Amino acid sequence: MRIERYFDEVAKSAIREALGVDAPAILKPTQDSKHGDYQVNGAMALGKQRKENPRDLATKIAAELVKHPAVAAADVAGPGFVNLRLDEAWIGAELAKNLDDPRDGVTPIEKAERIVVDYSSPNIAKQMHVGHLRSTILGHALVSMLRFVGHHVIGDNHVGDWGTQFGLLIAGLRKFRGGDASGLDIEGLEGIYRQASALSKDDESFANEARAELAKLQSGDAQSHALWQQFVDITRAELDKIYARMGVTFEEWLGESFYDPMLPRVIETVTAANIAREDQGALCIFFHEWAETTGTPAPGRLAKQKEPFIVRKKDGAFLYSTTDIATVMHRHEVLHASRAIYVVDARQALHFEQLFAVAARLGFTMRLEHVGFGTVLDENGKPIKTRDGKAITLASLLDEAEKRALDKLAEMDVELSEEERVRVAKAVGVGAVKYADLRQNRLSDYQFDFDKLIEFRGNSGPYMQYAAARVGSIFRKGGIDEAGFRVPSIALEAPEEKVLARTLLRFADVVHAAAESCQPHLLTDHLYALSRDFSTFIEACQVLKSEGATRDSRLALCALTGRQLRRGLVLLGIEPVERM
RNA sequence: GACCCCAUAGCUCAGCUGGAUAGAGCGUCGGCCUCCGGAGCCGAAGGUCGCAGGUUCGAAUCCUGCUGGGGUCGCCA
Repeated sequence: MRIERYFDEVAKSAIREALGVDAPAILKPTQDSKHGDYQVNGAMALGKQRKENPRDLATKIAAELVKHPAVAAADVAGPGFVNLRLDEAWIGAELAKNLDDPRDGVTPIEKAERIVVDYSSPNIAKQMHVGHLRSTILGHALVSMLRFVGHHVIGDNHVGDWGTQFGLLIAGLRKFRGGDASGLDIEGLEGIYRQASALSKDDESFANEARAELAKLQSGDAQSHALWQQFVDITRAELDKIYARMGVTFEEWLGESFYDPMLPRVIETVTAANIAREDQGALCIFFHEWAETTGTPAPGRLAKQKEPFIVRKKDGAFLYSTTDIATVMHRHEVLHASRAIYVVDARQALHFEQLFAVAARLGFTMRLEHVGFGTVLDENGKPIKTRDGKAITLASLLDEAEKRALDKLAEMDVELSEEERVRVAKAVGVGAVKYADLRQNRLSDYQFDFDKLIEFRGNSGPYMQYAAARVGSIFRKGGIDEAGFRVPSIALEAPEEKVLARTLLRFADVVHAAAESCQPHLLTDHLYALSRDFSTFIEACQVLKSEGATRDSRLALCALTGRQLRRGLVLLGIEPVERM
């Protein structure tokens, strides 16, 4: 059950009973446990509104609240806070229910939406690099969280498989390899692109060849298309390897090329809607003129935006703006999505504001969200690069993470076979990279530091995996079936038990909040609090050596902790391990 | 030039639609291995929340201005 949401309702009806009005309860978890578990702050706002003493109102609300069986105490404090303390037996019973719940207490959302999550989006003929890291990790975590809370989610890899680079690639392939792509791998493709790109800068005839090749490809020439297909296949093979290592999957791979046939229609639609006009040969949408053409000003800051949103270049070619409009059309009309989430670098915020404004104007009534994220920086706060200034490939980054995890595991004296150790090292290494990214507010730039990442202490992926493994270890040691463990209720006696229980109680609220706000760090925060509270608990309270109801209750707390940790890790795209 | 984002402990970062004494990790200092996994636990020190105003019962949070840093803005994506 979503406890916070539930008590917010409880408090709201208490206000209605006590004061005869419908007013927001403003219920929040208290920051300090000496103020109880939750505080109801609505009385203060109400007091001002009705010009009455907020403490008097709070007293009436408290008198009503205390009648609820889950509420052990409701006290008025300060200027008009109502502090709620939950009943221990109620908490214990509520948690015990979750032991038998395959969803770990996370009730599904009432109104499921059809959501497209657009993430990762690598380019053809290029290796994935750190620039793709956050989109891939975040996007995948969002997909699993949104799906778990009950939405119908379509993960879509909007691959960069169309555009000017293919003219260069095909021309380059002809020039340097006689048009033969056999035996090429991704690095070979990158090499050709680099050479071709360099050559085109000072060889005008070659640049013309490249343009001609692009024109041929885009006009549907069969031979060009076959070459293009080979580039796509070579890249795809490489991408599949990386995604397999990262445990990332997609429902759709609708790249830019997929939308190419729709582009003329985009132009027609935009023109028909009377929001575009030609300027200097290009077809442009000017937002600062919107009031004149549409009757209403452009939303937000766009009203002042003098630079155009260009949908067709002066040479007649289309741009990513055009493709992106087509993408919205397809998601709306064919995929029937009511919502689309773009997991893309925050620097593209303006582009998405423009795109969304256009989409709304064209009548695509779906919720469009840009879930932006900051740049990956090195230890010195500069955008991360290799020594020679190139982008670090994702493959090399994962190699390093796994290697460091393996070294670390070798130091520990956990009985693992060689084979197991390698497998665990992969889960721990990749998990560390993912967790380090997800634990941070996605909008801040993210300082990537291998030494910290692999430290494996504190708020890190490995620590979470470690805590989960310890839970399993307790059940193994006691010869108890963890998955099948059930108790009718949980008795909370020791202070460490009470603290842990309250953290466990928050899970459903946290998962929903993280999913709805697209902020996985809310979930990592919870997992970290949970593993800390768990460590404190097992340090203070003997589990296996205790007896009777106490032992059962403690085992139940362990089982719940294990489930939330594993569930949380899986939702984040991190693989839990049995031993490490 | 316009617009956007950021500024919180030595470092890296949380701080939800305004709520009580601003929180973590790392680092520092001091404790805890006859005890279910020490990748751990307990405790301590450490902050004029960039600056100045304003809004109000109450501001790190909202508004305005300023300073400092980053970013974006016609034919790349």
